[in-house]
Amino acid sequence: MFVKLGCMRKSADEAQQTRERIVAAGVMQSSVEGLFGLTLGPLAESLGMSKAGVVGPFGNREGLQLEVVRQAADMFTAAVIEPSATTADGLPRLRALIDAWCEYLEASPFPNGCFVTAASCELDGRPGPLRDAMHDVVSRWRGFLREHITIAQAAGDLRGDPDDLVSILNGAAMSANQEIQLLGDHAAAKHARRIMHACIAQLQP
Amino acid sequence: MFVKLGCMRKSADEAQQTRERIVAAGVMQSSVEGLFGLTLGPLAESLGMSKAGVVGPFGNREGLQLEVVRQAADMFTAAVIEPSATTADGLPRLRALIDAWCEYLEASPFPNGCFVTAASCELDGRPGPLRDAMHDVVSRWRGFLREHITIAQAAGDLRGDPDDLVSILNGAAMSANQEIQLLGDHAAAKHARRIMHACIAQLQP
DNA sequence: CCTACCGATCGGTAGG
DNA sequence: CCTACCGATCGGTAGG
Repeated sequence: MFVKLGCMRKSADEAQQTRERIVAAGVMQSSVEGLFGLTLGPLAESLGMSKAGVVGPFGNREGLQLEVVRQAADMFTAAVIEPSATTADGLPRLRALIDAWCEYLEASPFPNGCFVTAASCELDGRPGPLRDAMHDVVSRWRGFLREHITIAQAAGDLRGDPDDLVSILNGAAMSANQEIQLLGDHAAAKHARRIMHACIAQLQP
Repeated sequence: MFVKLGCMRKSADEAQQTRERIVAAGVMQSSVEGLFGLTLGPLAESLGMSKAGVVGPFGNREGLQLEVVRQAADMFTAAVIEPSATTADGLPRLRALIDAWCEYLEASPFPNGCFVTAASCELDGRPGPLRDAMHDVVSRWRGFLREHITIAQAAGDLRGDPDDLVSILNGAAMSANQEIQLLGDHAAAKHARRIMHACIAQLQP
């Protein structure tokens, strides 16, 4: 029984590791080819697996795509939000978020820049679970930004309309992502960082 | 000979009209499904034509995709640039461009919002003629914006760094497009318009 | 601009 | 997690 339990646990761990390997490779492929360019054949080949082995743990392709979106959102959180976890809420945290955000735009954990921006554009006109998932990811990130803006305002550290600042900061990041990925502007991340901090500075009392 | 010329001209006109019908339908399909979601079967069916008839005038699928990109760029120009053609260069033109731009974001000639933003995200990691074409479209539009910013500055109507303003305005438009298309925020276009004009106003001497 | 067809690849499944 | 297979669809072409 001990042996059997050990074996089962080991199998479950291995199965979980396999799932993670598949999702990780799926994130990489989706970053370049899009979520609808995530095809099972090439994904299986890149992993040295069969198509059935790749799609099995997720039921079908859409199940895998959903896990890819979730994993990409986790990677965004790890890169942009977590580094400032111990920074004081409000304006200090906002400044730390800007720095991590622009660092993320420049040295992206994805091969093709901001996965969230790319998936937002790809999915915004295609109703379904994938679009719903991206809607959640984007609106939670914007809500998180807005929360720290309002905290900064309550502390008397910031003026202006919170939604304006959310749109400006978010827009600066999207524009920088275009400058880096499409236009090949290597200075764009630092440029965006300077712009974002200037917007904040301008709104201080 | 006159008859023959007449017939040839009529045929050429009809062929041209067919090309335009195909490209127009291709723009609609690409706006929702992406340029790599532009498939010949469904496109042909939506036109009541055969696949061969749809792809023939363009050689192959990529030739059609290129024409779709060109046509979408023309539609952007017609909606955003042309309405201000008779407005004075510099700050007046810049203000008119902002108004038309936000109107374009709200009442888009495409079924799925800004085609330029969507295609930029879809193509930025996929080298080839399509990416090159989008690079051209985006850098020419940004250059046009920058030109009128520098004219306004030379006239003493505007302060600040031109590239900063290009990125901020462009970013505000991309963020508004996300708010409209993904988040369903019907006020986003007017919000962006107010933000853009406020940025301009803030940079006046 | 059509029909009829090509090989390749798609997502998915049966069975082990 | 594999092999072997399914029907459907892909882009493209020959011939008219």
